[in-house]
Amino acid sequence: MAVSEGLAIGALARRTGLAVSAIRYYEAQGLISPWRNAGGQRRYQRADIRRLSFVMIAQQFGLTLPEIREVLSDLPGNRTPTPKDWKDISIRLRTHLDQRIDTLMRLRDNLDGCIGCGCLSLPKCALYNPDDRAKSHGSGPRYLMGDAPEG
Amino acid sequence: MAVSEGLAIGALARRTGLAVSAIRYYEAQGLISPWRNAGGQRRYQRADIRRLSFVMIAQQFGLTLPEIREVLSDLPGNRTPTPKDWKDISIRLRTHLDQRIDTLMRLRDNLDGCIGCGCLSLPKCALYNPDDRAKSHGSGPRYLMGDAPEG
DNA sequence: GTAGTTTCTAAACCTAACTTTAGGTCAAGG
DNA sequence: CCTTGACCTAAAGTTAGGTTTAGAAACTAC
Repeated sequence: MAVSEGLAIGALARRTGLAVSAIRYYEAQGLISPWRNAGGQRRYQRADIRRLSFVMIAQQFGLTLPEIREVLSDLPGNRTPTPKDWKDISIRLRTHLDQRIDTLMRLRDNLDGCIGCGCLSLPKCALYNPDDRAKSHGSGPRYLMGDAPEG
Repeated sequence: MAVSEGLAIGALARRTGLAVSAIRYYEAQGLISPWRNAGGQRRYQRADIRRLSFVMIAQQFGLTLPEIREVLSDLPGNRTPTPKDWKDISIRLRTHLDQRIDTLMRLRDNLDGCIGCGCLSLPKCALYNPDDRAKSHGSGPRYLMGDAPEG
């Protein structure tokens, strides 16, 4: 059997460490596009191993699946991505990561200020600035505001 | 009406910016414990404004509600927390934040190495080390592993 | 004392990122 | 041929962190 027959989903799962169900889910989310063999089963390219690896790495960095799809859309659609292609989108990924780190470091600086003043609940506290919020995972309270000083 | 009658849930919601439903949910999660008035309605202390503020700040830092409950459990149960009490647990919060920042910075360093080598899918790639994973929000694939080199 | 606003509980619903289940099909080996 | 394991789809279930809904009871103001 030639290489061109591709990988079955189970083989891809073993190569990436992902669950078969996760790979099908990623397909539903538009992150990967296998073709079908005569019997209707999914077949994948070897390059898809790398693609899914990228998905997993980007997830560690806190990107959502739609964000990852966005980043992946910069890969060439007409040919197998080269190392250079991967390098380019990895640099985009680094930008995301830098932003997350910056946000957390700014929060840390603010917290340090608040530890010093002991306020933790004043409107002027920088930690209450809604624009600073990390939006760590979509859900959570919708806005932040302080209370009046206790006196 | 004396101050000792406490705040109604709607008042606390306005003071913190949280939804009434969120405050009730936090109670169900053990983050706050109001008493009830004669009619069965929840009544809160003024100190609870600060408590909820702390919850919101800790959420920005990426702590889960169980983790926040853990941190809050260090507050004295028998009296209203003092500024010193808040300062102490804020320092604990800072530790959490430091760890998150460290993890992300290590990931960034690894990514830089990978951008250089262009691998992105080799077992030896540091990004595939399961121990490094950020566990950014509970769900997601359970383990990571690489594929064999393509040759 | 009654209208209007809050609050109450319980249960259902929501999103993200998956997994599990149910019932059926495909592929490989003997 | 027949069995066994991998694969298929669709739908329901799961966790976190909440929101929404429904119907009832409690405050508040006039």
